[in-house]
Amino acid sequence: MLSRLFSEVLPDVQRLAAGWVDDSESEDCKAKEDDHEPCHLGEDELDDNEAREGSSRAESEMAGDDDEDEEGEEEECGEENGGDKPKKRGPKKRQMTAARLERSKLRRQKANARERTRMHDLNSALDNLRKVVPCYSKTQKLSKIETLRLAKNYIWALGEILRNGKRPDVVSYVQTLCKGLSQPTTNLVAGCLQLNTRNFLTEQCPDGARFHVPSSPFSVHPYSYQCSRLASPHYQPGSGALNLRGPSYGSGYEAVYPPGGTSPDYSSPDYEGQHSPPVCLNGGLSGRQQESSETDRNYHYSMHYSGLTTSRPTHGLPFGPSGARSGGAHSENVPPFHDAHLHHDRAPPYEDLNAFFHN
DNA sequence: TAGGCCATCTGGTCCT
DNA sequence: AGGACCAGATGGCCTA
Repeated sequence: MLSRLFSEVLPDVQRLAAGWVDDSESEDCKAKEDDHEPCHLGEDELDDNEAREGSSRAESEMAGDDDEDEEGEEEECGEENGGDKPKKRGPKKRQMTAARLERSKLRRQKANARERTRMHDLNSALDNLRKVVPCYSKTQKLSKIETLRLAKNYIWALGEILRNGKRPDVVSYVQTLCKGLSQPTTNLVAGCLQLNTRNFLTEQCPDGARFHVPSSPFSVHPYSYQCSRLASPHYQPGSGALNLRGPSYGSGYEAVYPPGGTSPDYSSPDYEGQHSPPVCLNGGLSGRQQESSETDRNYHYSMHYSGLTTSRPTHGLPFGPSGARSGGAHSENVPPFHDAHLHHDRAPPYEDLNAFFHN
């Protein structure tokens, strides 16, 4: 069973790791090309930057002028000091010739270009991370900080699955993922996971939403929690829309596919090729809700996880009352997980992680 | 309009 | 000396 578990979950972990590796390699330039961001500054961009940094350039030049003025002043001071006052100590200020000024500006431009490239690489890495995190949308990107938080929670959740060797209930899983996230992101992720379930329902009662779920180590059980959507007349438990006991997965972590056992529609333009987060968000949440259908929008905003935001009892959940924050508070303020309890330079032992996870 | 997010510039520090 | 990394400052864009 454990071997199957590893075979199901490890690809996700490896994909996560690969994402980090790929970030620093070939995908960077590719991503930039896709985003029309050249890896190296072209003349146009340089010109653009020169135009944009006109003010700062002017300041720099003014600084240079100041230097020259200072030199003049120093010379004047020197002449003035030549009489009574002692000369200034320390390294003598080198004369800022026009050539030196030009070299200095050139150095600064090169440094700026490098810094831009560095930040672009960093952003490409973040984009890759967004793709492997359990809530990805081309149109509604998670912010940088939320991406990092969610990634941390996701890694944590995967580690817990490996450690426990059993499928987490969806509430626990969502709570884990949403730990320390802002309320909007929490709703987004929660909605993401719940739409996963909803999709199977709407396949029976289509509302126009397209949703594709790549293979996932997590199955979302329709009875794990209640929401207006699941309690709606459309919801038909046992209708066969969910096949959580597929013969090929047994008691392990089943891939959740649309009814009929068909594989996900990888030809979808929204599907990101090899990147297959456990739950893939599609048009239903895209476009900052602008592209969403009305039903999606209502559903999305009306849905608040009972386990997260209501008085639902939290005992027995991985995170107790102190753990399930109502949102808005960030992990920096209230450190989640081992941040609050374990202070290891390296990854904490699984025993400690697990102990905390079940506290 | 305030606040969040982001890109960019910039100067400082550390390392090679 | 030059590059990498970092953090502060600044201004633009977007949304509630």
